[in-house]
Amino acid sequence: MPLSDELLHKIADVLKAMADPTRLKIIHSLHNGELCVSSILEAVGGSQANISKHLSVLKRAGLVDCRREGLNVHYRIIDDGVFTICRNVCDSLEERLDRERAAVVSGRRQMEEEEWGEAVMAPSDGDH
Amino acid sequence: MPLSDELLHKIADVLKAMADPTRLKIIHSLHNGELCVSSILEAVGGSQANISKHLSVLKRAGLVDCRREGLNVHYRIIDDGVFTICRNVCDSLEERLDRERAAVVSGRRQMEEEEWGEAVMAPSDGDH
DNA sequence: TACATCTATCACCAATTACGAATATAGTCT
DNA sequence: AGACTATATTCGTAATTGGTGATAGATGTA
Repeated sequence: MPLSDELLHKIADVLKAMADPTRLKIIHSLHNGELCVSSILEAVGGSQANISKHLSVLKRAGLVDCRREGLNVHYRIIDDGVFTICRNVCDSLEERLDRERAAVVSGRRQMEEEEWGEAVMAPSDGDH
Repeated sequence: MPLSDELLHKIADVLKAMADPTRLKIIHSLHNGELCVSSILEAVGGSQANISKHLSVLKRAGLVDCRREGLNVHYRIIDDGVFTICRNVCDSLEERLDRERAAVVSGRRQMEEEEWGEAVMAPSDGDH
């Protein structure tokens, strides 16, 4: 499976569309169902123009869809898979923290074993 | 769960690091274990400087780690979670295709029902 | 030492992106 | 029609990104 350039590009496009804190916040705000722009604006904060632009990015990427209802436009997540992806990233981040914590612990132990840890570690009072 | 800005930023950073076709290709090349830069270069293509820079991006984002062995530097994926994330994105893309195909089919049916489909659809001989 | 190899970094350019301010558009109400 | 509301788009700008060629650094070998 050579993994075609086109597929790679499509995957990258989806990830790029998600790779922004404001857009993640928007996605999160839509977790419980559709919202109109003003509600998203309220939930996420920022300027109206900016949110509107981020929404158009998400739409172009095929992550959200919208429908008009009178004056309001309601946006919704097309595919709940985005939430799965977010959760997976969070899981990875958590695992990373675990690893880093383990590394600190084993590093400290190693320093103590080598008998030059005390001078380094003593003044500290834990993680920061 | 207000989802802190810091967490959102971290999630975005991981996604941003993955959101590039060349870097996805690099990640894919490391699927079966570590590789030195020249092997990655061989698998991915492109200039040495460019690949090196992409590797440093992945490293800064905490997705890969490396170790020196003589002249060579071997890179490896730190957390297999990246593969899960890629697979999830692919799943989403597949679901999207299914949806689009279904939309085309139902659209065609609707056109035929409305009796102006024939003129539009007749000359065509399927998807292209 | 000098030299070759592998990798990282620098300097630069083009393209993209995010943002705010202002403006345009679409729909509603009188 | 005109006024009003909700949303989208355009424009200018600063920051970031992806790419290249040249060069620097690190390591091994004669």
